[in-house]
Amino acid sequence: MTQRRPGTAGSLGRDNRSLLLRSLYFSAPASRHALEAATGLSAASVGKVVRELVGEGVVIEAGSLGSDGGRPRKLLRIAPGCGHVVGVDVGETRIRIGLFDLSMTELADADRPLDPRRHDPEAVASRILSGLSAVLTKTAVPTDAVLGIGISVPGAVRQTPGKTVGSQRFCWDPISLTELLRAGTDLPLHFDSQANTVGRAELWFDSGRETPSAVVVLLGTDVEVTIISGGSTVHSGPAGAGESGHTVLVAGGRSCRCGSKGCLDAYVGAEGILDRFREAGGVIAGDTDQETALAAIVDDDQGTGVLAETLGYLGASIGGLINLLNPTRVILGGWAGSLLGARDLDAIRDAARRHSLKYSFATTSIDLCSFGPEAAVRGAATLPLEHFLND
Amino acid sequence: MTQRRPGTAGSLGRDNRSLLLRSLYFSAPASRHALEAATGLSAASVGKVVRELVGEGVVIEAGSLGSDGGRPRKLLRIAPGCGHVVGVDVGETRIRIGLFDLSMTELADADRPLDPRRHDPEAVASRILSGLSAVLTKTAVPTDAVLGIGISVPGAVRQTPGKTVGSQRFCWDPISLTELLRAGTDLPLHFDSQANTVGRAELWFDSGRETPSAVVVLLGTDVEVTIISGGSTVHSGPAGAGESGHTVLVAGGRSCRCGSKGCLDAYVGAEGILDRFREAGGVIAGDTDQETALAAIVDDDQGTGVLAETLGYLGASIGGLINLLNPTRVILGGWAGSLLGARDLDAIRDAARRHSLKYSFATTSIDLCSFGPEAAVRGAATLPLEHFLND
DNA sequence: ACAGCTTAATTCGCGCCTTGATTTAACTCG
DNA sequence: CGAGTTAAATCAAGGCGCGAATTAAGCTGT
Repeated sequence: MTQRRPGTAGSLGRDNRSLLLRSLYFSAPASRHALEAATGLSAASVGKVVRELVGEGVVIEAGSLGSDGGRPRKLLRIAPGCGHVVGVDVGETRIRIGLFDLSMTELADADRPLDPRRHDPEAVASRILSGLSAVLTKTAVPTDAVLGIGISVPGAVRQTPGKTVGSQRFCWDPISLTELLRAGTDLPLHFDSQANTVGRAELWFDSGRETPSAVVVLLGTDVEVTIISGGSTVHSGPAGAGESGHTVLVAGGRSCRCGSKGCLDAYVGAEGILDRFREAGGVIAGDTDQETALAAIVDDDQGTGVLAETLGYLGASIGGLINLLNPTRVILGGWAGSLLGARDLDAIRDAARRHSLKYSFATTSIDLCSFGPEAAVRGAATLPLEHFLND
Repeated sequence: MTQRRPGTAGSLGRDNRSLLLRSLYFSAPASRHALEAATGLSAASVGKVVRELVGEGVVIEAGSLGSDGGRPRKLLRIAPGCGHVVGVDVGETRIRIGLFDLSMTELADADRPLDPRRHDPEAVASRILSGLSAVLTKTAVPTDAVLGIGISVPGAVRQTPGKTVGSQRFCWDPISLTELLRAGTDLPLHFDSQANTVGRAELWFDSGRETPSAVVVLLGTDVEVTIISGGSTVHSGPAGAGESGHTVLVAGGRSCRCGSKGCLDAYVGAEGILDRFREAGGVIAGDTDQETALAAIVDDDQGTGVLAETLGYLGASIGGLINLLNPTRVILGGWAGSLLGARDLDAIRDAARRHSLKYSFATTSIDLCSFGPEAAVRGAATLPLEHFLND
């Protein structure tokens, strides 16, 4: 693995190799001919690179296509077992760990509870490490067969060169989690915000592979947004972006925990919804958690009008994003977003339509996230996978 | 000009050539050594490419650097006269045309009035063509020495493959302007929205060359935003984006001409400001135009509080953009933006600070656009220039 | 003033890459 | 079972960038 300068002939070869690997990954079983068309490379080059990859065990032949008068073309695919990836989702109340093969079928998962009041990096790191060894022993996958670990962290991620990371929400010191994990594993670590990983899951697996640009709105305890443009490239500011929750929606409105007033978060964040519901005279039975309380409101808002209002606010903010970014798709996710969207997606669409320009809205689709809570885990696991495809 | 496939060795050469040209352009006079460092290429390759470029007359030597004991390094620069670019800004009341050499010094300009009530493509096209021939004859620059024409159009630009264009604001048919111009010139045409061109001007010339990401907020008769991320790449949705003016700022608030309610535009767009001023009891003398009326309000808002309110709204929306995108810089431009910002930029900054997360705000700077009305012309002219640098 | 030193810039041979053409392999059809 | 057809592998050629060596051009100290 000689690290060559970019721009040299050698790096060109690596680029083409990675281009081919990528094409092969996304077009499932493909013939060499199909790869020529997909990559734009010549038959000779495709043949050479494929031979190399087969030699390394990365690519295998998978049957052949019936012919009509000539030699049949053999189909190729990436060997699913030639490597594995791990995805980790650090949530508010639990940590989920998943082990996948290269075709992203889940081989094992683990679940570790997390006290919502204690998010210190030590607790998180120890649970991640315990879950990691659990899934590895359960499947008897050796550590060196794992290409890397992708970790989804709530809130914006601050990346400083040298792979340090901090979660804005948990008030972590930028370096701590990486260091703590390093004590237990040498595998490559990749971090990203939860919104980004959910977005990745959606775009890699659910029909969205061809989507040039998308916005993922993650509605949970608070609101996060991730913007994707240009294929799989994730647009993100230098200091971690996507904190859409504190955009002003009602100037001079409700106070928000961020200290400002009228933030989107204070209206459509789960806490904001529940607060507004109580203030409007709604009654929440017992001391249930946020999730069941919100589900109850979605089911019957007791005539407070809070539900319709919430859908309107959410739609308006989505409409604003459509005007600003004109994405091909808007994907609504997060536990609260799924809850609201499952039942009332049309109301949200309608509000978005009312608050966006006609042409922009017409070129955008608003859909519900097609994965459940495991979306972030899958999306996180694509982080090392992408590194693998980029060689 | 053999059009080669990408990924081949030939395209590698062209890539490196363009990389070098770009580096040379942005680091003014540079020695071969400096270019080695900037491009990452070897001395041999830099020498070869430079020799080619000098042979073509694109690059010239410009003095040499004093040495301390060795052969002095010669400085290189792009020959300013080896090509020219034209920038056109189609405004509400006038069309500006500028002719520049490759170092972007303006050689000539032209100005054509436009009836604000008549924006039909025919009128615009004829004025552009007349201005074009005016600047060319004035400077005796032959047409084939012009690399291309960049045109800045108000509102979002809809680009469909095949170089057709339409301005959302003027309700143009997507193809008309291109066709009409084709009748008068064969030069390559490049279109972009005014917000994008102003952003380009700012990032290419005013210290921002190294800025990885920026947001340009253009406040005029309405509000537009452009988002830049990753060097000079302009992020833009498929159907033209940046219509930030119709983001909801005050849910359920003032009616906006777009049919919605509470839009940013209805509060901080020039028309919105004047309306609110009148409603608050302010008096506008005579039948002055928007620009002088707004200037008067900025000077003295007659105790209505509309000015402070406007600054607060503007700042809040900027704060929202900071949270969402975390750009390195925010640049406020447009005639109304310049007017407000020249006097009260600190009030805007303050409001943005109050409405954004601490860390995000701390990593962003908010500045006034450093060019005047000619910003869009200069920025538009960089469109063909960029094509030139990309070979 | 001149040899010696230092640094720029060029030249040359090498390895790497891709490519189009040619050859071999594999299968169908009459 | 051989002709025809298409897939895949092989081969020689051309391009490119790189490192090492070479030449060019100016300082410096005696």
